[in-house]
Amino acid sequence: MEKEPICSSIAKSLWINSAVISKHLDNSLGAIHGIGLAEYMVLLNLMQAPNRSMRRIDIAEALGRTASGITRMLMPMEKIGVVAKATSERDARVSLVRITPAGETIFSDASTTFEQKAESLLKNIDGRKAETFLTLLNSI
Amino acid sequence: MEKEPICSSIAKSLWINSAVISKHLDNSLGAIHGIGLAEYMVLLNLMQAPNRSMRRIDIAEALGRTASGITRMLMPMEKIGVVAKATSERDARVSLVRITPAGETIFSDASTTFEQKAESLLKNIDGRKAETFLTLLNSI
DNA sequence: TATATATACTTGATAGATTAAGTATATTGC
DNA sequence: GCAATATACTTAATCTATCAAGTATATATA
Repeated sequence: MEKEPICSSIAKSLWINSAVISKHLDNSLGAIHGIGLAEYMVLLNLMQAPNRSMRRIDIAEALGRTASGITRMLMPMEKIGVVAKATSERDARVSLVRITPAGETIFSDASTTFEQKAESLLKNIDGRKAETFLTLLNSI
Repeated sequence: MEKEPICSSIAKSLWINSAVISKHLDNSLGAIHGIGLAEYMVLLNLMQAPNRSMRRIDIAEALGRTASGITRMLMPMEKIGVVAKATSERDARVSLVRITPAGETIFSDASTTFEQKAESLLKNIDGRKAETFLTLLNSI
């Protein structure tokens, strides 16, 4: 094995670290709050969106998924009442997704779990390094 | 939305960036070399292992997958001849996985694609930052 | 205005990964 | 040495995400 380019090393490390961390977060959120990591990310995006609602296609874009995947992911979320459908007045094609009050409660509780777990998983990164790390991540 | 803890921000950014980058790498490797990103990672681990062979359980550990997932992933890889089975002399339970000469060729070709694509995806991270970034990633 | 193209979403078929359960072999503790 | 437990792997059932194709609506072009 010759030494490899730094970008390759970064991509590989990013891949495995993200896989491990995501699995832990997904398991914790699932066990305690009954939603997966991807579902949590949907709620997070909705909470930050104007009117707490988004088009399905924009959720897909934000999560790096397909529109089809979002349709399927949202079905059970509607069923348990954390999100609800709404129509767009401007465009009859779009089916808006809105977070419900019940969804906001679950999101708030899940955020506590998420934060605790994230901190424990990233305990090797101290405060000063963390800032640098986040800046680098966001510059990708 | 109140401001959130830095570890949460890092976990989220890690999740979405890794998802997007992995999808690009997976698509490129698949289109050009007929193997996915996970398969490439298996070959990479085998290339770095003593005797270019590993136990299935150790591949699972290295990739953050289950033993079952590895069994299923390796089946088509054996079929196309990039890896082969071998037995352990010490432990009759284990089924060793060895990379074949054909697999080494594919790995070598795929590495070129991987490097080019990784560099293009991470072009916003310059050389100096890249070192810092990799160090931080590896310290997780 | 009519037609072609693009966009937003859904649905059926398919592939990949997991969990749970089962088999075979090793190791541990009386 | 033997029973109990642990480890390595496989297989069946299930779940989730994707692609491809289809529907409905909007926008662009001629």
